[in-house]
Amino acid sequence: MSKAEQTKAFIIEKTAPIFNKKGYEGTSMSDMTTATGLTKGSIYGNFANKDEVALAAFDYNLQKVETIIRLEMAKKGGAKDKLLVYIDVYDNFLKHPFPQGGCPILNTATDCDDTHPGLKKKAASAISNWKNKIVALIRTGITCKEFNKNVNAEKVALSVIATIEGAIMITKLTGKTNYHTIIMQTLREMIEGL
Amino acid sequence: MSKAEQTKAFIIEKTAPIFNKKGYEGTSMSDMTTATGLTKGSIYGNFANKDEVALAAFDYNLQKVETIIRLEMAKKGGAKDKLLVYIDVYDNFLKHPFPQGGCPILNTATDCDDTHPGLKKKAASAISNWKNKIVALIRTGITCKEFNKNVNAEKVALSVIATIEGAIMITKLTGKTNYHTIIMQTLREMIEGL
DNA sequence: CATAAATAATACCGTTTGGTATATATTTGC
DNA sequence: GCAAATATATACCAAACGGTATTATTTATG
Repeated sequence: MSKAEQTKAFIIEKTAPIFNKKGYEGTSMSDMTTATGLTKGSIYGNFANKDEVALAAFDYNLQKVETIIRLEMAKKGGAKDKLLVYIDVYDNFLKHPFPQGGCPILNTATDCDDTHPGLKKKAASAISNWKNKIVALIRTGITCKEFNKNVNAEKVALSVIATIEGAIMITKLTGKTNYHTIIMQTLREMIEGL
Repeated sequence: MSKAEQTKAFIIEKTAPIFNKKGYEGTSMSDMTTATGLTKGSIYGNFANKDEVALAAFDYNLQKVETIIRLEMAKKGGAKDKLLVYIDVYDNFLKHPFPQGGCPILNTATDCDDTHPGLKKKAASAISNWKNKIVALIRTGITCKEFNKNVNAEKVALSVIATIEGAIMITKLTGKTNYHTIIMQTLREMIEGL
């Protein structure tokens, strides 16, 4: 890895939590220079503009979540257990190396849906991929006779995602971590009932 | 209503959608002057600072939602039907005079949870009130034998709120309104099963 | 070891930010 | 209808914004 690539990765690593917490407009160049210890000139030597850093930071944050999920899922065998990984990980996302500021999809979605088309698109495709993964998981669960064959995979997938994201929002807002656990219990029962 | 009160209300009315769409940091004074047609001096003659406008705008947006809910609920008799009003209203919030930019609680929550304590507090208490209302509704439903007596009211309340908010996020992000309908179907079944 | 290429720091650009003191209209009560 | 009070506009402030051209410093290579 060249020096430039190192610095680029360093900048992303240091600014990603800020973008996730403060949002795109809320994160300033000076936030980025103090976080990295670099100067503006140095950052603009590695990125064309603030946008590029923000987009890379989103990818970084998203990948962090996806890596946790992938690692935990590899430990499980059945479709149901794999599905429950989502609930487990998001239930104690303080235990895992989760991005600071919570779920990057949720943050970016509400931050950028009316303002930043580029980031919005990235968040949208993240949701879409997530949905497709759950749908595929449920389909294999059906063929393995783990789930009932007339389960509506897309409906379950969308409901699971919506509930997880809503739960994160509520928990971060109220500070009551048990709220999260309670909501995740509803999801667990839903999945057990498939 | 005095002239000052009128202008104050006018400023809130015109800036509330912007705050809901762009967030606190994302909304600038010049956004506010162009939206109102007033000058900065005029706005600062009616409000101490940007914060005060933002807080008032949040209240305005929230009240807009609560008014719709209250009006629709007044038409219904049973606890179950009253509960379903939340789903109905949020399912076709394009039909109702819903705040531009979507649910103000969700927007403010993700926008301000790491940055603006004042707005965060307002959003948090909005969630808390919402939860309490649903809990009370379920409790009366239980005493009226409309719901099973061992229904966990708080769990249902939190799950309903989380799912609704998550659904809004997904729908606004992907642009697929049928996603919302699908998720709301899950909630309807949940409520029917109480 | 010198030189060229790559990388980072400096100093600056015009613009916009939130905010304010002051002057000018405009309502309001009498 | 005329003051007094209130409400709006004007003109300005320092600071921060995103961004850039230029200079200084590393780093790799012949």
